Amino acid sequence: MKPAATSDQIVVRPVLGEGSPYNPPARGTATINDVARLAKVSKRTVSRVINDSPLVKLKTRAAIQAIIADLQFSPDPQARGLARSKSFFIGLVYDNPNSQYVVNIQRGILDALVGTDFQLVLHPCDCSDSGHVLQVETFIQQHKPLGLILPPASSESEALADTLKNLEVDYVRIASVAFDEPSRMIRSMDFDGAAAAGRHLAARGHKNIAHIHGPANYRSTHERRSGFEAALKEAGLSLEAHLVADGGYTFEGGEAAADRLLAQEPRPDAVFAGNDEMAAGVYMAARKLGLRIPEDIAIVGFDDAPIAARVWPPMSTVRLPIRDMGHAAAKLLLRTAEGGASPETTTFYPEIIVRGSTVPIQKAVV
Amino acid sequence: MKPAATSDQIVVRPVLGEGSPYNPPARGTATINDVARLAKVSKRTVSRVINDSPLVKLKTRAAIQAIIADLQFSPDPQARGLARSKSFFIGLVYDNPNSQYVVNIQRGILDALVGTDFQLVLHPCDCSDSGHVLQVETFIQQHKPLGLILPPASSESEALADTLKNLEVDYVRIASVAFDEPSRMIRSMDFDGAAAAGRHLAARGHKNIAHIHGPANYRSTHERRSGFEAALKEAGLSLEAHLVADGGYTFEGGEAAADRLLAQEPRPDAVFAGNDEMAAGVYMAARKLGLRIPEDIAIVGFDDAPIAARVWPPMSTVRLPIRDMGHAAAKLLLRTAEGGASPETTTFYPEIIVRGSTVPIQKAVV
DNA sequence: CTGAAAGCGCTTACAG
DNA sequence: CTGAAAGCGCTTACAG
Repeated sequence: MKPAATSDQIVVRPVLGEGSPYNPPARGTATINDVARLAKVSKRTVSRVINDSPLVKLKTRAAIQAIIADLQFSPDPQARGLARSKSFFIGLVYDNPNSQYVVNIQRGILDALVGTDFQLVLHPCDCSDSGHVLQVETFIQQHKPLGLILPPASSESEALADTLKNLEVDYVRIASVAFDEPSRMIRSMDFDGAAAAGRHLAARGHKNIAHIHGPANYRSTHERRSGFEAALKEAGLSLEAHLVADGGYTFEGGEAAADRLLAQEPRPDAVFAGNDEMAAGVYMAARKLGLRIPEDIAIVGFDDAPIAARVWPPMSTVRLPIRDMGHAAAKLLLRTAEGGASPETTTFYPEIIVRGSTVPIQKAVV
Repeated sequence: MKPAATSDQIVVRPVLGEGSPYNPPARGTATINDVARLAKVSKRTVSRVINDSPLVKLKTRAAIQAIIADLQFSPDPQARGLARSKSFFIGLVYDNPNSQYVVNIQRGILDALVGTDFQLVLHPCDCSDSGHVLQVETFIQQHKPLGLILPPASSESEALADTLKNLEVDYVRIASVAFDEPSRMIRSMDFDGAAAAGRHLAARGHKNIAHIHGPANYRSTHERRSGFEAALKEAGLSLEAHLVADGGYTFEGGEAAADRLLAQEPRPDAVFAGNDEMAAGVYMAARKLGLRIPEDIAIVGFDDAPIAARVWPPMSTVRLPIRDMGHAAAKLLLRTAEGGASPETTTFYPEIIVRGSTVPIQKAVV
């Protein structure tokens, strides 16, 4: 320990401990200059350590790291961001009416961001508004995020994806169809999940089966419908056109669609809804008609949102690992931004959850 | 229009339009220097315009603003942040198991942030972990947010609030009790909302009334309980100790509590649950016993979360304007950060929503 | 009401 | 493997 250097750079700061000749900065207040001075190296070298450059002698690195730890130094994200013209946050660009979905995606992303230098910034958008691409563009130019995560429906906008590609900003799309490179996709096999729902209903002996799907501009709408239809066909059943309706992925839409479907003669004995919200709408329609679930009408949803387990009887549904997908999306984005490769598309397989809306409660797996 | 100045600062950039002798920077790419040069003023003055300083001649200001608009210049938040050591985002520090609540608060905040320079960054925390205050402290020191918004339960941590006060970072707490200055509080009158629930049940003629409350460490737990109790007392009724149970604000906790309460003799004929999640648990417990709602057991929840309208029969509940509260919190934070004063606490009054779980469906307001 | 200059805390060619 | 110097795009005392 030598007395304080006589550099004119030394700034008087509140002394924390005693006996230190360096006037160490208060916790969390140190800058790269403090570290460099104490380590007797240039800040260029400290910067190398911060950024994991291999071009630092082991001993030098260790010494610097010790001082960093001692000072509880952590580099200022704004300064780093300015210097490299790239900020330390990830943007979540979402246009999803489903709170449950949004929160789970967020949680998954946040899980993956723990221990990294990155923060999550929210950027809601209305993809049905033609101005949304320009808004995202402005957002990116201003804030220079490391990258963007796009869950459905924003993931399905090719205009948006093209713009991002032009701006050379990384992104990861979460969707049920692999419409982009593996390093830009997290895929859920909605087709397979819906097929499992179809097989389940067929195995239960249902013949007169209806389907309520989401909006036509969602890819998942088609994946789920065609997966379901394929499974029925496999079982020798078919999905009649008059038993298919659009529920817009909303509770109200599902209820209205079910009102119409359940009024038909003969009444369908089972309904597969493209998500749990619409399935809850089917419950409502069935209640209004005094129908018993599942005796008069069996119901299967999709998502395994909390509501599925809270209605009576508990709802059979297809579970989408939303949080895990958010986690995977963030990991992939981080890896891609570091230059890592992803030869294969990360894929998630939904699983069917059987509850009391398809199997009478005493025998159901609740 | 004169030919390009011969300053050595001029950088060659892609030309956008034609005919401009200035080689204008591409859209969204201009810097304060470009603006200053074109306006023939110092960047100091441009900075004054950006920051709404009154010390600029009207004509100068107008000229600069025209150029800013023309160039679609918008100042780099990272550079501004670095210079003033304060970033352009607001942190949402939350510890809330309820997705619905979280998303609505977010939406409200985001509504208020549209058109401002600020972004919303998520900072989940586990307030039951003693390390959470230190984590938030680190977050603040590193990222220097303009301020923080704290919904329950993080709003209820005095340790956290004290730390924020010491760090001199602005914050707004959202809670049912005014335990901080008006400029730091958004209050919801849960007491009044719960009282309305109590009056409603009393008016319906219920005598044997039970209550399921949240965790003891939430202030809202006490507000809701005491508001409810006060209303019953007013009606000449009392809340018997053996008819009060803790449901932990969760669906499962509510169900378990209801299992116990409904097993008692005489069975309660009404239950007020401290939130909709627990009320949904009461539905489940009632279903298992084959009880009719509301004939055998009336149920009232709190929040008016989506689930309230999706169960059968639709649930009577107390509506909390969560999104509006998030909006108000963000507005208040922005105003406070600008030095604005707030003499009175911003207060929200919940309203009771009567549905089929207290009034048989044919007469209910659905 | 306006400007020249220093500074915020980093990164980055460029040298060595 | 390491460093001196310039630069990222702003703000801010300080002068005038």
